[in-house]
Amino acid sequence: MAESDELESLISQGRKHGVRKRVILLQAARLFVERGYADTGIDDIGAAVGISGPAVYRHFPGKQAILLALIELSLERLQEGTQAALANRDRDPQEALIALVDWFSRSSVENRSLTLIMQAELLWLPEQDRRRLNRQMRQIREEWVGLLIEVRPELSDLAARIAVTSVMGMVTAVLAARLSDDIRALGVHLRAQMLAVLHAPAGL
Amino acid sequence: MAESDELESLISQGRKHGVRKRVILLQAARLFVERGYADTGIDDIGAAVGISGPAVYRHFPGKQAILLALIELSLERLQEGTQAALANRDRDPQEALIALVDWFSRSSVENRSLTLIMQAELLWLPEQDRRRLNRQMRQIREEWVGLLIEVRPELSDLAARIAVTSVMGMVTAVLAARLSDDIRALGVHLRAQMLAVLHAPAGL
DNA sequence: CCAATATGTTAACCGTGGTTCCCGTTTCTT
DNA sequence: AAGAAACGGGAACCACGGTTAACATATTGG
Repeated sequence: MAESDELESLISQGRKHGVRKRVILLQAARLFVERGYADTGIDDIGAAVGISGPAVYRHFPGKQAILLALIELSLERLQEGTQAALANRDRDPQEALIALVDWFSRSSVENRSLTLIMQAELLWLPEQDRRRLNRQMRQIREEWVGLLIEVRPELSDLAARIAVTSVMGMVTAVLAARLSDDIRALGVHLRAQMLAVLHAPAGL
Repeated sequence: MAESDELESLISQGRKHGVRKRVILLQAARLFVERGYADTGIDDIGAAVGISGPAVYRHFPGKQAILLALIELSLERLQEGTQAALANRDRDPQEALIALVDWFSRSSVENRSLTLIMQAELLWLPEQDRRRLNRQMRQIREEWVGLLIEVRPELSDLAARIAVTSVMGMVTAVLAARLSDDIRALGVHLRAQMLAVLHAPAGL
């Protein structure tokens, strides 16, 4: 069951009503990651669930809505995790940064599909949603940047932003590459490299 | 002229014949990066060049062919640069690795468009081309991995692959984020972070 | 000067795939 | 039991955009 990661939980806790909806999200996420959003047809999604084609419209107003739901789910998780890790920021910033890295490295590999979809398929959403989600994403990144600068005041804003962007991009690149099915190992390695980047001597 | 990077050179050295072809590549690359391949119409490409719509077919057999040409161009560059940096691998691996990082960090920011297109739009190519180019890409990555392991024999294969994948993903993430127009600064910062990842203590 | 070639233009074609329509069937409620 | 609501299937619709067709012009080489 290494294939179906986080979304498994979605189908377990289901009342009879809405369970189908969750399975659609699960299968759509899998297909989006495998073939990409554009190359996944509504018919494909239906077929993967056991119903066919337009029956999907009984549960979602359209293909974009499915993608939107998935990305919002993912962003929500990212937001909550970030807030949780930043809770004791005032007490010990250094500690908070490490907690953030710990959480992110683990959470990302555990939720591979959502992590990949969020950053790869955002452009398929209508202008308005895209803007909103991008803004939200940027805000989260800026929280990381703020924390990093607090820990390492010698860093310029640009240096800090590059570091944070690198860290996030690094994770998605490794997840996309399918280097191993051992998510435990992936998480540990990623954690070490994230810390290396965040503590790297400034290039300038 | 920070907008049109490497491909500028393509239009300068042109004989009368083929100059239009080069301009098409230049503009298509710009559009692909700005809007993505799927959201760039053949008409858009034509309009950007000053001709309109189907006239593009006088120079390329189709839209995919333009993308293919761009990616092959990019992969060619990557291959050549890698080979050059690995030339004196036998003499001093440590030195060769640093040379590779130096070259890659500089070359990537200088050729922003091609770098981004290569890794973001590969999936739009027909099965056959995609397979071939992915294989080529994997071979290049394996050369990096081999060199890294030679420098740091304590690393497992997986750790080395993760490190190399991270380094490449980090660069594209930073380029995609448009954090600064100062490509010099970007290159320097990226170089420092690449070295940090490649020399990070193994996580396992 | 006159094919032949290169390069454009506009209009039409057409495959694809998301979406809508219309009609059954099952399920839940009263 | 009956009607409503939820759910599903298959056919048709329709917009979009890559591609092709049909038709100019201009440049070039013999």
